[in-house]
Amino acid sequence: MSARLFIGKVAQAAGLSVQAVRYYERLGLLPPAERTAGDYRAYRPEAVERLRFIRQAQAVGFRLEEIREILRMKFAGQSPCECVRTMLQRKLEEVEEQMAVLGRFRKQLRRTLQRARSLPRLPHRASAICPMIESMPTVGNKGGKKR
Amino acid sequence: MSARLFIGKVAQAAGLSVQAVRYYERLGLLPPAERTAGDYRAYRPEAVERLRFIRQAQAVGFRLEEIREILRMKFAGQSPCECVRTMLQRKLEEVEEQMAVLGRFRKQLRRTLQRARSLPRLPHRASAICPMIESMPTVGNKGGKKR
DNA sequence: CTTGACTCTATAGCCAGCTATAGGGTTTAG
DNA sequence: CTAAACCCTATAGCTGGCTATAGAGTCAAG
Repeated sequence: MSARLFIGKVAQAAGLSVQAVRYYERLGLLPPAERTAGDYRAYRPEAVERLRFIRQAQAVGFRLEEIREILRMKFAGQSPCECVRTMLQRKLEEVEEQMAVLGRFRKQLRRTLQRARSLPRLPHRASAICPMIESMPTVGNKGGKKR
Repeated sequence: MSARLFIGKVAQAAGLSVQAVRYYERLGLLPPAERTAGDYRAYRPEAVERLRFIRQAQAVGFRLEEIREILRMKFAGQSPCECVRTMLQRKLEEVEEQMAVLGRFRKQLRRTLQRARSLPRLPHRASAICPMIESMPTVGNKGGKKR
């Protein structure tokens, strides 16, 4: 009656690899699964929900550690929504900061390319390796970490 | 007469760590340095220029492997500028793609937070872990890799 | 000649989120 | 009962750009 699924099934149903599921368990994102006599993990169908939740949360920008926190709160008491809201707020700020950095970077790139077009053969200073790069001001991207 | 610098000095002058300089040498960003009798690396002052160039190129978004290519071209023949322009162009496209992804993500975050404000106690479906997250559509961020 | 600051190589570790492999054991349809 | 398909643990590796450590040797001032 209580249909149990082996790891391959839950992984497939959630769109993950088997190793990823085991990895999540190790990290504490999933409770340790029940086991068969032969030590196979036997999941209830709800596990798929949980894995999908993890995927979804990841897709909207949470790191696994943050997701673990959300899940821990959920199962340690009340709705994690209040805290999630705070996290989403913070995430929004991060995204805006990142966009600002990228915007400055884009501006520099455009300007540099523009200059390159108008001066196809920029005279080389003897010491220069590549004037195009050397003439680019450094954009503060230390708090943004592109790529 | 020919003032040589040990690695600590060039690193400091370029604003890098000693290990980073050795690392660049290993990767082929710097030619193998001359050595003293005691096997110390002995650099000409120009090495500092080169390290600064590497830093600058990094700061404008090139990866070390790309920088190595630029330097290789430089020393294998002519000006690498033409190729650099192509790379900058590609970099610009990457940045724009990333900004587009982030923009979509930001929109979703804002919408979700807005909904959370207007419905402070969104009723919990029994199966839901966090309705706020579960109600967020997945933003396609596979080709952007935030953070 | 001593001493302290510096350098050398080689190796391991960090971040995140996995993937890949080796060498075994289990389950289940036919 | 067999054989394919699945699963187990443990370990190593990947990405990129480093940092940290160990154990040994070198340089330069006094």
